[in-house]
Amino acid sequence: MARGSTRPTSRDVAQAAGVSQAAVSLVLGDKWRGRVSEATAERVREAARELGYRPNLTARNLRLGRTRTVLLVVPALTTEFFAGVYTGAARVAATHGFGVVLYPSPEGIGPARDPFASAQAALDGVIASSMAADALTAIRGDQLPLVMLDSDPTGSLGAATVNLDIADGVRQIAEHLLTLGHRRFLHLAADVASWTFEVRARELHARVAAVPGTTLTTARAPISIEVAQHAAEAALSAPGPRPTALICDDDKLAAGAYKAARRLGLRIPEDLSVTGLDDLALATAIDPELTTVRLDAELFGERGMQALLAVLEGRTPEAGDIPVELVVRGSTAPPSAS
Amino acid sequence: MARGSTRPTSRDVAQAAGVSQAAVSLVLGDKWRGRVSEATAERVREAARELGYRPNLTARNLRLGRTRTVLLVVPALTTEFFAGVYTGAARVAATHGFGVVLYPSPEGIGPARDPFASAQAALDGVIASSMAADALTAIRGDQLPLVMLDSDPTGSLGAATVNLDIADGVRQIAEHLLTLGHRRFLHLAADVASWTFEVRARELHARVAAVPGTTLTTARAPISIEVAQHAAEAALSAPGPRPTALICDDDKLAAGAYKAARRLGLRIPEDLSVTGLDDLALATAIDPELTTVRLDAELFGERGMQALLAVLEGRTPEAGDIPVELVVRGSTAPPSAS
DNA sequence: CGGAGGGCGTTATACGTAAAACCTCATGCG
DNA sequence: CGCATGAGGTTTTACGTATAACGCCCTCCG
Repeated sequence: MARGSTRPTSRDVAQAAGVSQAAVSLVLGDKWRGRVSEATAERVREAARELGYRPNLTARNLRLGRTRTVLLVVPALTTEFFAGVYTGAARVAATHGFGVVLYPSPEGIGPARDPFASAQAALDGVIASSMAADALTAIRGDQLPLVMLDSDPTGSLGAATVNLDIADGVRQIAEHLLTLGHRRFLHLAADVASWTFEVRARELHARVAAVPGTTLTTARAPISIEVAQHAAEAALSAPGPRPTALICDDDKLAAGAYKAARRLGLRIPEDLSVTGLDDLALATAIDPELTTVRLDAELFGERGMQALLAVLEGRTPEAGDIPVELVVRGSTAPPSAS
Repeated sequence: MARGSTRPTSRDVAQAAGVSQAAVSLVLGDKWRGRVSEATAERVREAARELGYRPNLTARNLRLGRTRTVLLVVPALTTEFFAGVYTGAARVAATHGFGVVLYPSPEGIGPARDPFASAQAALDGVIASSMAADALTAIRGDQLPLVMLDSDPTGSLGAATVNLDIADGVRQIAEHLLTLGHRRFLHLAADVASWTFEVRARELHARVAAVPGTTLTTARAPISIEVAQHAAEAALSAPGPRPTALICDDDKLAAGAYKAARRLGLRIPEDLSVTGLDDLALATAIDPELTTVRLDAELFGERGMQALLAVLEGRTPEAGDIPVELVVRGSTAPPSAS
């Protein structure tokens, strides 16, 4: 920070205004009700303006023992979804004088390494999504207040959790497709070890199994359009009756499925209904537009930050999952009579 | 940071090891060549491990007068492109013991407000892209070392710049389409005040104007698939001969153009060739896959961080634009003989 | 045998801020 | 008059770290 001609400190301002450093701190900290005269206060403010004084945040943080900075650990920055989460969290943070630092896991979705080696700033708390246990223990060892996003609420970590109501979203998809008349399902699952994906599989199986005469097979792929395409292609050209509906864990997987269908000469939705989950920009960019479940990423981030603030203030975070919404578009239709 | 039972300090470690605080600092800072015996050093390390000691970064930063943290100001987090920039910058930063904090402009691509209100951490430097002058003056007032991404190198700011060779990319697109035989062009321009987009327009006009018998019209839209669709629809249904090639400033604009073409009953590439710029995941998710210019976002971020490190160390940043590459896919073809 | 060094630490200080504790006058009031 | 009160500050301290400056003892060499 100090560089070349070093930055002015509160002591420089004091000298310029002819007062003590303490007076400067009082005035600029707005804590001078009956302690400093209006005239002196104005002199101090003037001197500060003159010198272009900006308080040294590092010193302030050290003195106050807090940084008003929290860390948001996201699986990957590349995802539109977590960009929304960040936006929401940062908005709430800003209204409370907090800043948000991002720690994207370097290796795509997967275990994060050491968030603290990268985040040089000292932290007041952490909001983490899809993190591995090892990184978590580092955090718990630091006694840092922690809020987990989209994680098992019954997990042994004892951290507060904020979750989207993914189970309800999957329910709605299943209901939608069953009502359309589909009975043979293929589940294109994200090949990622995370609670949020476990929920999808569990809920889907429960819903489909409840209806007699249904079949449900599963294919797996990491969240990559390319790989998803190959996985879907293989699954769709397997022997036996072809599924009429393809339920994807994620919009990107659905985009891969589109390409697979095109290569196999299957029309969407006539030959194959496809659903996604997320409602990314991608969902309306592809043809036909994708039936998917809209997740309110920004609200998710807001709720995460609110929960963390609650923890920091010793309150109990608001409970309750965040509702999601089925968005029906052109990629789903009744199965053709074949 | 200190919370509940306050975190152990170097003094606690010293007491546990039976040495002075200075000794702890020396040992843990790896500066004890001939100052402390191996046995004592090991006692200190053992005590630190025992107590779970973690140095207070705020105090260290204050003492050292630097934070090893830099700010990356990006237009919006939502963009895959800047996620790549961040990844590259963070990678280089990490190898030099630096951390990177993100400041996404809250209002999408456009003037950033006050990066420092949000970034609570003190900073050693800034890498900024597409920033407005007001935010810049705040930075310059702070005397913070600054590197600008994709900005006019002749700008009056005197900051170091790192640029992609966008002009060359546009040249390659123009060459490609002209070689295919196109003569009537529509430029779907990003409605954003930024140097990088000015370059596109300038270079495109220069290239096309150099060939006799060509026409080039321009439509504008903000970088949004929806709005781009409407702008493209209007421009393509204007009276007069229809353009045979649509050159978009950005892949997202191209995605909007696809939807416009679909609504107008135009086939791509038979009736209309379309090009983008960025090579996002989107580019291969749409049908037909998009001919575009690949920008190496991660390399861009790496070079930006390297330039900032150079500035911090008093060296002169490496010069030279980053090369880009035309990727020809299915969205361009010779104009149909009509 | 004297003192010059090296090995092994310690003591002291500074970074810039916030705030507790203190100090000095007037003034008001019984 | 004597003392409490309050306005308007100042002095001091602490946050946790890194490091410059200093000390002490032992050994070795002239």
